[in-house]
Amino acid sequence: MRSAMRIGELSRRTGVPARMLRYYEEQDLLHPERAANGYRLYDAPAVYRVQQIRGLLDSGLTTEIIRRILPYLDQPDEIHPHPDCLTAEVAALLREEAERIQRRIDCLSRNRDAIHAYLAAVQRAGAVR
Amino acid sequence: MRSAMRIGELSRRTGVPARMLRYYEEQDLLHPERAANGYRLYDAPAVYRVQQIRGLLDSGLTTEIIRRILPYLDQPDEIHPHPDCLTAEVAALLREEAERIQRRIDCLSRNRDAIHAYLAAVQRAGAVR
DNA sequence: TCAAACCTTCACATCAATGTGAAGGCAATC
DNA sequence: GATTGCCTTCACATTGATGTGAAGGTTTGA
Repeated sequence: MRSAMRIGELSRRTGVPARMLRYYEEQDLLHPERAANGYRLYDAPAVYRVQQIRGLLDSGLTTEIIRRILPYLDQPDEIHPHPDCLTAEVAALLREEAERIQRRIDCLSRNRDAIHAYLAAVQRAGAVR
Repeated sequence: MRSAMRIGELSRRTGVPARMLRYYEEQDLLHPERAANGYRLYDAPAVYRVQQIRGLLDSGLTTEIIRRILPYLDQPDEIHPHPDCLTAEVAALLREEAERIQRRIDCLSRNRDAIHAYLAAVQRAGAVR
């Protein structure tokens, strides 16, 4: 097994304070191995996973929601964890969460557009100096 | 002047607790008139404005950022508040914020897609019961 | 005129995410 | 083998967004 890193390196690679990586673990978002001496050991995909978590947190999702949907977000659309154990309730929950996310996207898109429209209008007026 | 409402009605119309409407005012996001007796008086567009604020807060923006960009998000692309007073710094700030918003959108879109892909895969497998 | 429903300010509590520091063990290097 | 840097846990502080309640004035309608 190669490419295991400790918390410091993961922190450097992701820009996320080690303190937060421990917090995410406490929140059940990360599950690093442990070395014989108790040090946390992360595998390479953890980098991606942390970025994922950061992005979702920054986008206003709570750790609780992230914990719920994270298991279903693992890249490889191939290997799901037993899709047969997916109850109708979980499916409904995922659909609901996808909708909530969509609402956020719509809201942010509208505002991005408004900002761009404003900037364009100003520029057209040649008013920026 | 017609259609001024007090905080209770605005709260009912938006679903936002009165407590929060006062908080948004404290944060300089709302600026209601005051009646002779000190009651807050909101005009009709306040409903839209509050929804705007809620959406942005839910999407992970802070009141501080919202305060900064809100003035430039007022619907009518016509009547900007003196676009000539827009300094290059403010324009840069807006562009930056639009970019941050775009990053959030990208992140959320990816995850929405992942959820949908998962649901589709599960459904294809006929695994939901 | 009284009650109920509304409003005001002030203050303290909570919750999630994050910062920070102490006290101590482990690892590599000189 | 001592210094330096990284790691551990524990614990308390802070910040932003909220909840909640007290104490008191206002509006409305029976």
